[in-house]
Amino acid sequence: MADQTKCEQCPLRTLEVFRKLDDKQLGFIARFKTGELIVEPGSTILLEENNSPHLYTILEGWAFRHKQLEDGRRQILNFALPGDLIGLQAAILSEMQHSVTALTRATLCVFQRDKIWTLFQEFPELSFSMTWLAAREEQMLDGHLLSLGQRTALERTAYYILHLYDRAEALGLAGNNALCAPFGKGHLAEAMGITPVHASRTIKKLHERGLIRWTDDTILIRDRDRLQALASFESDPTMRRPMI
Amino acid sequence: MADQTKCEQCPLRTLEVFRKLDDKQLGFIARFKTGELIVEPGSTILLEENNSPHLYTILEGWAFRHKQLEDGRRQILNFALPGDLIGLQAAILSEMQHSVTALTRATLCVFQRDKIWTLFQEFPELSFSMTWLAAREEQMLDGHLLSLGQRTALERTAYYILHLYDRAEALGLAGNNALCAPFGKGHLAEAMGITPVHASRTIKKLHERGLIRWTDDTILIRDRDRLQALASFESDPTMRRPMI
DNA sequence: CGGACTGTTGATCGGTATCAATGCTCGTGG
DNA sequence: CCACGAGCATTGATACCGATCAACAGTCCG
Repeated sequence: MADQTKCEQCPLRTLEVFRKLDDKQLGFIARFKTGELIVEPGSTILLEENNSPHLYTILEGWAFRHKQLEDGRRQILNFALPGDLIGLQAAILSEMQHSVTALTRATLCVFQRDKIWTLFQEFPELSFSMTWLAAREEQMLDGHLLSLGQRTALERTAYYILHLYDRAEALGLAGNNALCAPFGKGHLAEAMGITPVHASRTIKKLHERGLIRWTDDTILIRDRDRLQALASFESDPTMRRPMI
Repeated sequence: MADQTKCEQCPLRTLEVFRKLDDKQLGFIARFKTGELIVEPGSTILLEENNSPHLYTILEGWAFRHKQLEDGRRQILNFALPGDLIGLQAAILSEMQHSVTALTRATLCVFQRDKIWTLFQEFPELSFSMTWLAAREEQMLDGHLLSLGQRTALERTAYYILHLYDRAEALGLAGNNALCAPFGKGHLAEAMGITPVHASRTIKKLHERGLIRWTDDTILIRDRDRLQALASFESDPTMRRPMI
């Protein structure tokens, strides 16, 4: 554990968005954490139907949750950014019904699942945080369901870019309307439930309307107001959130 | 509280699917519950953006969670059945980002939100249950996201009928391949992200293929195997679940 | 009886998928 | 160093799924 990040000095915890923990809680988290895992882009972190003994949080990097049909059609459910919990479903329900794959090289904090019960017994605040995180994830999924069900590809894409931008910004990973996107248009397509071909056309249209500019690996929001109007996106007030 | 159901005699708790609580927990729940609310079909239980002071559980009846865009397009996120928690997001995140409407006449158990903190402090098992319920809801939403993003209207409808059947069956509200559906085809359409017109045609096609029969308010599954194959649905082993 | 609501059916339109060809970047090996 | 192929993105042509518009039937209820 020499070269690993100590929870007490976790760089994420200095960010505004995250609630501060008291020493007792932080001490427990530090003991709860059993190590770090570094994964390469494209590698599988958790596999559907497996029952992983671990719970993770992302310390650095991006990942995505996804799920697929037997014939191979795949849907990206959501992206996971630093501070996000990975594997809560497996930890609580003891079965994973989706996979998680690293998008970039990523560092994960590894927690041992069998200590989660201690967490619930001794740390009501942290238990609350667990529920909080689950409820928030649910809220995001609700938003995406509305998107997939009701928005057109264009609106949906606009919405998603704003969504990702706001999440990244809160973590200091975006700013000045520029989002450094570590994924290709194919990934966006899979998240939008459209084909890569159509994603390309959709992005082009957003570009032509002067709303965004997507160069290499950064997405620039050129006219947030009109982009929001198109998407009927409303940024929710960034509330401070807990982090395990 | 004379004519109300006492938690100790709650008819739901005798069902196989629900985990048993010990007396201490049950006693707390009974004190946590402040009353019952009876709502008529179509009435709003929770409204988006409001911050309701209540947390509910459905004792009897059906409801649905939904969310809409400014221009009126509406998506049904999920249906809620007896034993399901309503308003967890409001209770934990202090803002509701979706509405909940009663589908049938329904009886709700009302809990006071400010006691939820006591629950986390004194009842680790119940705290775990909260997280469990949130994680399970998340899992269902994941499934629906896959549906909306990747399945065709036909597959999606097949999937959803099976999904609802299984949930209802666990509660004794369906059996013998017959699901008593207290909603119209319009509601199904809103859940599927398609128009009522297309829902009608889709159901007709499922009927023609001999997979289902939808008469009045009951849906009969006539060939579960082929319906499952079409939907690429896999019923998850009905695990016992907690109930608040 | 008439009106509202839900569902059905047909005709046509539009959004997105599919198929196919091309260009591009990049890493690899000759 | 260049040739090559793999993977990703773009563009065009066409096909299809589901939306939209419109008319009508059935049921419920005042």
